[in-house]
Amino acid sequence: MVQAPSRRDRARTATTQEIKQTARRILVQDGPGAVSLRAIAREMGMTAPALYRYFDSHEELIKHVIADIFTELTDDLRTAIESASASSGGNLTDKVIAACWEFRRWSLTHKREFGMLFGTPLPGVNVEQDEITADRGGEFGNTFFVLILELWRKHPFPVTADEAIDPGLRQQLERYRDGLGELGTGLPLGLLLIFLRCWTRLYGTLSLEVFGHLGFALDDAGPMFELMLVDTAPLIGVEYPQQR
Amino acid sequence: MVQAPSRRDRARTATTQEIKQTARRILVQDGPGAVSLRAIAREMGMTAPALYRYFDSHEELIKHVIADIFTELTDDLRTAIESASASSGGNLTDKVIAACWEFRRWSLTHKREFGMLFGTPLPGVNVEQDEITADRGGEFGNTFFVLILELWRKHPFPVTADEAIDPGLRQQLERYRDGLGELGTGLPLGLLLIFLRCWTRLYGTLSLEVFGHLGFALDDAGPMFELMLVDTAPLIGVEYPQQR
DNA sequence: AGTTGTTGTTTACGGCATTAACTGCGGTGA
DNA sequence: TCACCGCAGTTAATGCCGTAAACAACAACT
Repeated sequence: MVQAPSRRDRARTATTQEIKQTARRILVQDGPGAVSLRAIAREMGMTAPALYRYFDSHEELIKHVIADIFTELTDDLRTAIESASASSGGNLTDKVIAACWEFRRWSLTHKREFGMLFGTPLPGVNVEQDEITADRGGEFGNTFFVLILELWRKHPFPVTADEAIDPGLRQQLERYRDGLGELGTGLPLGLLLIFLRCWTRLYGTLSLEVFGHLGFALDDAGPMFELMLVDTAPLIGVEYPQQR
Repeated sequence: MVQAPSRRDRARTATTQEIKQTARRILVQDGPGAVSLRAIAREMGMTAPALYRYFDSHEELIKHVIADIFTELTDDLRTAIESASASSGGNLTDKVIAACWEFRRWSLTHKREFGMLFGTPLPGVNVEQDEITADRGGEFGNTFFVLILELWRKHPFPVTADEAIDPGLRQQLERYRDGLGELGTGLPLGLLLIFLRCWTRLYGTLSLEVFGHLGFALDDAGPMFELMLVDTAPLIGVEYPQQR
């Protein structure tokens, strides 16, 4: 009969931080499917039911991990943006380009995390109507949004006039703008539209690369990413600096 | 003690078709995570190990299901393309637009299947270096590719000259072209590049919508899809017909 | 009629989430 | 000092999962 580790064998009591970090480690090493309560507990030298002291369920834990990854990514992006700003004297174009490339760099070095945030939702994990993940996800989105907003305020690029937008879409955009709070007040809906289009392209290019769905054609999708930026820059009144 | 159904209780012997159909039904009803051997067997009135007579493993079964979905989608697209061709006197623009909209329609009415094909790979299911899924996936891609190819042959739109393409990318595109067989012989690499760019935008727009990742801004992403088509049409020398 | 191959079943192993009941410990108040 | 309470863990159990091995019923062929 093997004796389970007694209270005295564990140096101290567990914390939610430790649990999430362990979950994270397992995610990176063995993929999203391997992040089980048992695996986490095993790694921490305890048993699975103990984790219920800290999280209501497996799903709850996963959501907190996702939220953590979101803030980590957001912080990473903001750092990269600041650094680009510093080394270019606050040039906005450089900032937004740096943000895009840093997003790609992070995604490729954190594929598992990327899948957790942007891939198909795990079975039994409903991120959509969840408080914390929605908040952190919003923060992430805002990071890109404020860049485009700043860009537009300084060098206004043309956006579709509100009246020229399909009424159904217009209504949705108005709701979206209202949800943005003071960040969105007074903004033309066309600007939100531009933002969504940029995000769509960025997301599509990156998720194809990260998930390996471009493998049928390419090994290294880096040049494709750059092409996407070249294509998309004009949408926000920027010319992508070609270095050739 | 409940008696398991004896051979006589089952009308006839199972077929791989039935198994895959059952798996499919479960996929649609309960999501990808619910497609377990036990669930399939239960639904069919048999026991899980029996399925090993027909498939080497759970993974193998899933791969065949994926392959089936690919061919189904491809057939669906080809039918839509033909029908659009018939009702427009063979107009190429109409065909390619019909293909895109049909792809969206199919994806939204088959979200689970879409996730299976284009989402994050299921744990323990390696579609990448698999024979059958790669083939069927290739067929799917070709469906779009031949449209663009036809379009280019009839009304050549400008493509980046081979020499103007980043050498690293060029090399990959050459390999990709070689892999296309006779379909690709003699084609400018820039054409492949256009195709990949179109696919990236289509995929990004659609997967954001299907996976609900646009929920933070929009409920109905239909207008965004159309905007994407409007944006992308010029890449292949087409003007998207605005009906307003 | 006996043999063989096909198509199932039963049983078993280890892993999973989750629940319920229990235990050892620290600290607190009498 | 001692009884008590609550915290942080345990064990045990339920019912899922994929998979493997042994076994049983049946059909067809010799």
